[in-house]
Amino acid sequence: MKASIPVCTTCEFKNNSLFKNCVFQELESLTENKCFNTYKKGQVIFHEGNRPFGLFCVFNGKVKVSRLGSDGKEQIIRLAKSGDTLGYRSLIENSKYTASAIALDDTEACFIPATDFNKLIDSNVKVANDLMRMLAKALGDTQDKFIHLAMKPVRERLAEALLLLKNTYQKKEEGYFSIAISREDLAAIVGTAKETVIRFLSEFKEEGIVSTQGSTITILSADKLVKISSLYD
Amino acid sequence: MKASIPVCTTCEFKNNSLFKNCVFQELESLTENKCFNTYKKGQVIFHEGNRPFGLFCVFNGKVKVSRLGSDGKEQIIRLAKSGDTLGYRSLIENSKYTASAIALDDTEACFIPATDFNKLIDSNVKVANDLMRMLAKALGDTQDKFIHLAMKPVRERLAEALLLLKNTYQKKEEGYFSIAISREDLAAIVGTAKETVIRFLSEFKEEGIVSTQGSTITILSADKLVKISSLYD
DNA sequence: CCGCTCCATTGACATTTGTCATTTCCAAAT
DNA sequence: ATTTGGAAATGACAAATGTCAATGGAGCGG
Repeated sequence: MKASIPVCTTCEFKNNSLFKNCVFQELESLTENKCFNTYKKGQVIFHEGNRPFGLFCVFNGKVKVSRLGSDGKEQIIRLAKSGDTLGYRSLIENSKYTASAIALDDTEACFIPATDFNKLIDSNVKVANDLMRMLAKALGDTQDKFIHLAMKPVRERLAEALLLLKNTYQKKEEGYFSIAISREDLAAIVGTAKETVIRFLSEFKEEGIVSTQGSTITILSADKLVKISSLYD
Repeated sequence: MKASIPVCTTCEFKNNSLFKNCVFQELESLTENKCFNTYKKGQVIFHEGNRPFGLFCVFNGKVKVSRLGSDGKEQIIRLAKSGDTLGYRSLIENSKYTASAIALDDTEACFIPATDFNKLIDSNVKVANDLMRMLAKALGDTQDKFIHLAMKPVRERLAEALLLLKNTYQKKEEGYFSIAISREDLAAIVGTAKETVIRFLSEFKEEGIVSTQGSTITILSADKLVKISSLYD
């Protein structure tokens, strides 16, 4: 059974999103013009170099935002989950996408046309301020990643990446956190080679910090990962 | 002879700054409450971990914004010049500084109290929008640096760093661009070790791309640096 | 001008990480 | 259950970069 198009006014992620300070009527008019799209695992949501025509808001699933080097190496910039918005930076700068968004799982997302989005932030100061804070936070996060890439060895960055996955995608009241992720994607988060990830994952397994089954990784001791990841903080 | 406090309404960097869309009266009231500070080369303007009380606007000189790892290794996040603002991200997020700002040369900067700054962006939508675009641009720039750090070898990043220095600090109509910068600072921009920088600089010298004299580096062929830096773009 | 100190430079070597080739394992389809 | 394709895992090696130690040069204060 196909789900019907989600309505912004009743969206369960409304209060964790950029739209938490919208009034009822604003949410109604967002709903009116938006599109609802579904993406299979691996499908491209938007592509580096293209011009943005609006904003994506993830409803369901997992999304990676990444850039591809000319040698084919991929670097993941951000992970997105339900309620997260995609493509806002390019929209604000009025520039082309500098990264691509790709579904890591089957994903559903709403698309809000640029005109509606711009109207909203021009008319609602609270939302504009939230957007500003969102940018500031994204900038801080990216600076952190930059610093860690420059200063921490792979083992520590891998621990950090696993914690990032947990913090981003763990459901409430889930016991041990598990996620199915290819070693290639994991390497693209960490900024290293697939084989290097596998080696350190094996170490973590021997130390009882994680277990794996196929591509699924289960975190057995987040505490130890925290310790490993912050050795140089 | 000591220069007097610069007046925002007549500041020569006004139109290249965040305040380019301020009306005359707004600039006047900024001038009223601001402080003017001078910093010797190497002096700290603000320090990681401290709470921001306002915004710095560089009047003269060169500033690095950087973070220090626990092992003492420094990574430079940003270079600032006349007209640039420092510390806006922490102010927006209402959080502590996550990096320090240090004068690379003798530097003069104005300090605008947080209340004045907040008043300004609350009352002037244009300035608020400029600030938003500034954040978006900073985010894009930082993502670029992150990607390059992950994908490019040191030689290319060094070429890029030299171009960044030139683009940031070259005066108009200057012939060859020269800058006095310690190898340590250069390494902190590139994200590598001092010795590694020196080695590649020596290569560049042999290839006639740069020349050095003491700590001063002169760029003889920016074109070649562009080619080197973008091998992987 | 001399000596001192800091920094640039260079060399030798260790370590980390990337690359390539091979094997093993899992999971889906027949 | 068997086959088969792709991904995970492992091993061997190469390349890039970091680290440590030693040398040399430039600028500064006496």
